[in-house]
Amino acid sequence: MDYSSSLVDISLDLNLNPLRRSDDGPASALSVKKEWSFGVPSAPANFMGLGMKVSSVKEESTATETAGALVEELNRVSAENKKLTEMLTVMCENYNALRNQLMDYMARNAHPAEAAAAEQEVEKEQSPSSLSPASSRKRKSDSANNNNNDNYNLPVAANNNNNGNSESSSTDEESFKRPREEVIKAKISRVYVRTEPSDTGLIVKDGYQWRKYGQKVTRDNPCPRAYFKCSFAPSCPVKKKVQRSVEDQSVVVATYEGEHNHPHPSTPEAAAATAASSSSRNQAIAGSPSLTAGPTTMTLDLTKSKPSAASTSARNVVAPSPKPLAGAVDGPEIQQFLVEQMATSLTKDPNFTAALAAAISGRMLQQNHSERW
DNA sequence: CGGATTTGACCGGCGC
DNA sequence: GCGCCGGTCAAATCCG
Repeated sequence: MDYSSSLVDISLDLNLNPLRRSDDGPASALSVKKEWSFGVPSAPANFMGLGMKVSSVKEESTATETAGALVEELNRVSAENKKLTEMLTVMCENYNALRNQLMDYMARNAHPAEAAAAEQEVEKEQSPSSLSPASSRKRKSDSANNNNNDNYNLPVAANNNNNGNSESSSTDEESFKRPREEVIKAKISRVYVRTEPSDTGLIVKDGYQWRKYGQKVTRDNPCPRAYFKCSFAPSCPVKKKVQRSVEDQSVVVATYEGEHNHPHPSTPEAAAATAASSSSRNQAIAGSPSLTAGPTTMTLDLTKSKPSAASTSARNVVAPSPKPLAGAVDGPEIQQFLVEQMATSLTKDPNFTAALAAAISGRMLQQNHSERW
């Protein structure tokens, strides 16, 4: 399966840089549209000129009207593109979470000894040589903290090691320490997001709510690294680090550690849970700009055909909950079915296919561009 | 006024 | 043992 490629570069590269236009890549109608819409900094002037040319025999007021409409259209399409970028970001994170879970389950089902090896493979793929040594370094207090909190995190470990009971004896803790650390490592994923050059912030919209708890300038990168915890903390242990890439500062690298143990905030279940929990949190979630559009259309529909998969509702995919999924995935054919269902659901979604096409076209253009250098 | 963010201090691992 | 460095804490500050 190609699902082993865990370092997912989801930078849409929707041609933020108008210079790439000069490349004569295979431009579909879609990619042309996206290119057109993302020449944000220079486009308005260009379109003004275009409008004037077209209406050279008409009155000047008509020309400005045309230009105004074009600019308006430009803004609209730009907003649409931004939305698609957010959607893909959210989906990629969900995909990562689900893939990790599936791999864990498969590895453990195959052979306990092979499980660790498989996880180390994942880690190897997810931690290219560019990853600074410090990011893989684990502090003693961290692992201790994770051991203490594993009743709400690390579904695989909870399933296989101690049935989710974190209050086991100290000897249990000792015996499970090593595999757990490997699981923790395997939950690290990195996401690359291309931002507008003018955007200097360190915000990666993935649909979840994050609370910033620190910022640091690291040695190998002049850009500061921001540290975030999931706003559902301490019940949700997920952290993320966001830092601009050294090579291309328009690219933001988000490193996620751990898995969310709650539904994605955009899902109805999460919304209901949130509404029941606290009003302040409600406010924060309602304020998230990416919640209204993407995830609702990106929800995987796994409830349709097979009864065995019916228990694996879409919410389990969006925010994996170990027990129902583990119960549903009973064999290779079921796993195959799940994969097929995921693919079908994704390809049926016009928004996803449009975003994917734009991303691919952008990536191809960039590759052509880099090959010429 | 309460929650989110900022930022300097602090902690612990690692290399010398 | 010491200094460096990444990561975290928590008081101060900001903001809606």
